[in-house]
Amino acid sequence: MTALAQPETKFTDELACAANEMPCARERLLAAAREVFAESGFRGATVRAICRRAGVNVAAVNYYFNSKEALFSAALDFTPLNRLLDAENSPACARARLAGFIRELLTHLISTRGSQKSQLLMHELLEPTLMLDEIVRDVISPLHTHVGQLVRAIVGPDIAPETLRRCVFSILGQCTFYRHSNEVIRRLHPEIPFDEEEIARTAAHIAEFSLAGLDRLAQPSAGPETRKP
Amino acid sequence: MTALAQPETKFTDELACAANEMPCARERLLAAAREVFAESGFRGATVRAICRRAGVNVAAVNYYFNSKEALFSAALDFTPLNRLLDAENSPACARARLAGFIRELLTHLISTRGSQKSQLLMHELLEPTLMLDEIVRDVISPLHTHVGQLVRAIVGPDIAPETLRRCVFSILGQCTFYRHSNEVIRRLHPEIPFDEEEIARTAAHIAEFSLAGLDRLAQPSAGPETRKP
DNA sequence: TTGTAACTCAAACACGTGTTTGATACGCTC
DNA sequence: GAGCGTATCAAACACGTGTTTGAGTTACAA
Repeated sequence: MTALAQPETKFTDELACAANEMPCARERLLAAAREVFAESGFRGATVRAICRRAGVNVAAVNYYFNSKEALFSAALDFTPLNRLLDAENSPACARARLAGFIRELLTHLISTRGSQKSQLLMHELLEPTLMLDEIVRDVISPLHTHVGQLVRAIVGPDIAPETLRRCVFSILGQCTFYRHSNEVIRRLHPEIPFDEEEIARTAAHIAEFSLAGLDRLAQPSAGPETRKP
Repeated sequence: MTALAQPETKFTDELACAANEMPCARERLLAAAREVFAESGFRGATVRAICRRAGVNVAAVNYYFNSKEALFSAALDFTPLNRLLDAENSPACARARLAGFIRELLTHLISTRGSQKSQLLMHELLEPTLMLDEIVRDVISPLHTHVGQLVRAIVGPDIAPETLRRCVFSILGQCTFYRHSNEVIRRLHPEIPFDEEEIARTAAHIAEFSLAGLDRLAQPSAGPETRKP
């Protein structure tokens, strides 16, 4: 009833809160929400689990955000992954830039830090909320566009749009496989360490594998369906 | 209390049930469970939703299966995807067999029929239950082994195990991308029809793209990192 | 007809969920 | 100190969950 007027007058300035030594309840709530939502998705996450991790009372969620859904929206910070995109100013050639992008993306997908976002994305892929549209628009779409530009720079401007799109999917699919099928890989090959060196080797393989595919598309040779050994 | 002794004496012979014109409650329950579990995963699925779709009372689940979890186990029929593997007797060469496999897998992943299993697998990848170990052992592992044999037949027996493994991941990753990122693709490219012809074209692209990668691995040329345009 | 077993059902149970409430403590101005 | 807004809390609320119960119905044999 009277809940609508509450949150506006409470803590509009987050800097005043962050100035304290220990983060205030609202900030701890946001941090905990990011963790729990990434682990369990929107439906699977419970406000009690979030509040327990934040060390606040259950009522704090509705006190600061009015609802679990509003907390979900407020907790997401889907700023574009600029670190993956700012290679445009890089002087390297397109082939090297693609290899670097693959390595950065793979690191982001596998590392425990960046995996928080991609973990949440996986939940959204299975049970989309309204948030998915925003994620696709602000994060995923720039990624696809960037890879598409790299592919076009490598194979030439005459590539058909469908072919370009499929090449982007092929490259991104190889990378995202290591996150989506992570539980499968760990069961099939428990010996893989997935440390920094393994990630680098894997990224190098994906880059080499993909550049070979792009090179074959670049040369207008005979169709592959009729190829015989 | 007395529930343990019940289900053994009830309906051990499913054929007697299937002989009727309309499937009995137990069979309808299993069919509905397969649908709802695939849509929502184990946690997201509710016994009331399953029973509503099956047209039976809520008590039927515990009457026939003792628990929601037992219904989950009974509903899963993860027989190996033999249709994807029986190409071993096929006389075609390894390259053509790989292309055929990719097309079959892609059809299975995208088609609404086969997607029931892969949809459930996606839920298991996010929130693994004990069922995932069984799925990996009986379904996923044979798939990886089969692709590994095809890759080895194409690039030769001298390929390093890590390289072989990464090639398998690259091929499967390109295919599974169309399922895992289905919601992203539909938002980025709503114009794609994904009918039979589109699937065939996509499969042909993945096969060509992958064969180019395998061919480059087969020829022990210079490393790709030092390549310049 | 009677008895027995399999089956079905509405209702209830115990518990977890998001949300609300009323009270209490803190920090501030007057 | 009085007054007031902010913040925190335990407790309760309404509802959805898996599960159980006890009565009712059906089918078939004695």
